[in-house]
Amino acid sequence: MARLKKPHPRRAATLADVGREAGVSTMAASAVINGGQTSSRIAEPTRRRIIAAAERLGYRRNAAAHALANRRMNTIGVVSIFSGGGFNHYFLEIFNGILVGAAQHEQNTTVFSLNDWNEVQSRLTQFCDGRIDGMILIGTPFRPSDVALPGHTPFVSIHANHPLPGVRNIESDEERGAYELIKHSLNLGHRRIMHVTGPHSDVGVRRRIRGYKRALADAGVAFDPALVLPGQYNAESGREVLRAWFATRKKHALPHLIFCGSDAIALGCMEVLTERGLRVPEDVSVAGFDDTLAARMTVPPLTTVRQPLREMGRMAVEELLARIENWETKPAAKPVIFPTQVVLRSSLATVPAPTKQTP
Amino acid sequence: MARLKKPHPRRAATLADVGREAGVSTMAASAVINGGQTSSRIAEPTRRRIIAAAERLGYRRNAAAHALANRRMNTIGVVSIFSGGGFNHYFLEIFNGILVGAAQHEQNTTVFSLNDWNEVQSRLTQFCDGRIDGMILIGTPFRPSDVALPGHTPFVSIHANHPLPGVRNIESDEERGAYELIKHSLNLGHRRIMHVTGPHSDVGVRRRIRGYKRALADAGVAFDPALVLPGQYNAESGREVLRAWFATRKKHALPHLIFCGSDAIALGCMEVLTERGLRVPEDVSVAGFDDTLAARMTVPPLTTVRQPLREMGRMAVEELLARIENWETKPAAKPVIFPTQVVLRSSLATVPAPTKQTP
DNA sequence: CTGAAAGCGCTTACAG
DNA sequence: CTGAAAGCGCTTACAG
Repeated sequence: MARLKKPHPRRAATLADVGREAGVSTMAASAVINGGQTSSRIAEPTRRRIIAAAERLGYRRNAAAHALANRRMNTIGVVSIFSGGGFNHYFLEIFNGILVGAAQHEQNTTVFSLNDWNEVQSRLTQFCDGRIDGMILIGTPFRPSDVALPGHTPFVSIHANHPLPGVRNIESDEERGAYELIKHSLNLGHRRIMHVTGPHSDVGVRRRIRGYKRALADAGVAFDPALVLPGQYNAESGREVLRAWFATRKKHALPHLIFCGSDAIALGCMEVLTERGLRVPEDVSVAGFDDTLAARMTVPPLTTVRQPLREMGRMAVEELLARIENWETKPAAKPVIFPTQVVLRSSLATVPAPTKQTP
Repeated sequence: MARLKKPHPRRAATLADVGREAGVSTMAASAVINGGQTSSRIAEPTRRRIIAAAERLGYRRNAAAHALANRRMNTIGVVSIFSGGGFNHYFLEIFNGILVGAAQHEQNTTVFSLNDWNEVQSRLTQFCDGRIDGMILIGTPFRPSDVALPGHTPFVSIHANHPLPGVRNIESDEERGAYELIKHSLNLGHRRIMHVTGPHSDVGVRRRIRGYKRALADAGVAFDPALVLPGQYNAESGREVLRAWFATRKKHALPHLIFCGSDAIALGCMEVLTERGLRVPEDVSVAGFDDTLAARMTVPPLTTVRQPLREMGRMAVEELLARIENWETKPAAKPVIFPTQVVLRSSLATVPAPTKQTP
């Protein structure tokens, strides 16, 4: 649709207008109104005249002009992917944190949505055209060799699958979270623990699997590869994967617990269990990962591993602003790793005594 | 934290750089690169030299400078409220639509979050400083007399509680939706239909109540004011309101159906029913309003009245761009009213034959 | 077909 | 303490 034509006849007041109205120069007005660091302070009466004039005219500093003069837009960009389904709760929690962090520093937030990570190279350079001061990348799957980040814009990433050179990555201790959850469920008597995961290309998925295996090993429970079911991170995938398992399970015993790689997957699994007349947690326990809104919306509410997504979003803003302010090509930074935490809700219960099904 | 200091030493290439590199003037470069409408077309060889130079330098048009010269940021603002809880699904659906619409027209979207609608006056004038070309207001509760919209920025509203002068409002036929839902449930045999609503100050709430009453009247069912329970739009409120009702219900019969003013309220109600050992829909049917993500996440999935929120978001963008382009103080426009639609899922079922409880 | 000039609105040195 | 000048990067008329 290309860009569009001319606008606004009724133009907003400018500093020149304010100066004229107050009978002073434009820069006197600038100094007073926008606190320019001209060491010379304007005399009190003049200052008051200027402020009054600005008020009368309803003056607002023009953001574009300010940005051009200062080389600073006071805006940060957020890039993520929004395929057909639109948002997911994972993104939303992070975005919420970003919005809060940005507001604290009086920064704006603009969202760039990609339909596909393949677009990232072309769109990214397009976005980095002075309209933002820095950019936060969420959940990038690509390798450093796949895309050249525009050199003149600072970046921060959250849950990047491959660390990008010179870009600080913000992650969470997923292995530990998985470990703690499985350990707890082993204490409750679970033994056959199924793990429905996201795509194995994802480093987070591999970390969770590591935690899961380690907890089993520590408890002396044999690892059964047939119980690890790969899929995608969303509810549809959870549904499909579990349905497929039931379709081919033959006489395999029900799992005691289905540990899901995301709350969304857990949701899908709960639906499948319900449609087969199985109760959660009486017949099968279910656990998720993330602790998004979804975890509090299921019936029963979902036990899950909390990633502090909002806090991670806020931290991303802090990191980014630090890079924007004292810009310099710092040596490749270490990732920031947030702790995870098991959140117990009623979808996970003690294994009932008379479990008489055998493998 | 105030605004922050100086940035980027490694500056991006400018048109002047491109011109120099190609051995032509800045405006020749401008004409070729950014398709300036200088009728004079540059000779083909020159044009190619310029394009090659731009490529070599990785030139990107500076957004701030472009905006300043053109008085157009190619950015639209979205204002809504994000109290502590963060997003709600209602907003998200709309926002999704806005993002899609904006992307189609190559416009950016920036989100301004308010903690409280009382801030709206001060923040609004702050936002309208040239960084956006127009603004979409979502769910404003205030009256036209409460806030003066900055005169030089076009506005569009979605679900404004009070129409704002000169601002086109986008709404949906809520009365009709409620009417159709109740009519359908009456056909299924429901008679005691409870209505847990949002705040009565909300025009949408009153419209739903109107539809509900009209459907009862058309079926010759007496309206019982004791069955209309006012609350807020969220799940917590749904929980509280229904708990309170159970606490004081004495020997009132269970309702056949609980018709909720939002999907979130319905969620809260389903939780309370579950905690009392009542099954949905076997013991009590439940219906929501909106058809957000939440409606597909409950177990069982929720029958609801669909408001086409994404489409409404897209329409808001179209309307706004129209106002931005051919700016003129049009006569107060009529609202755009989208149809609503009953979406049947399994939370609503036929009333069981042996309902032997009496009021 | 191409270039020199002036301006968008705000700032930052630099003179008075 | 205050003003005249020059520049941020891009555009739009207007001359050649």
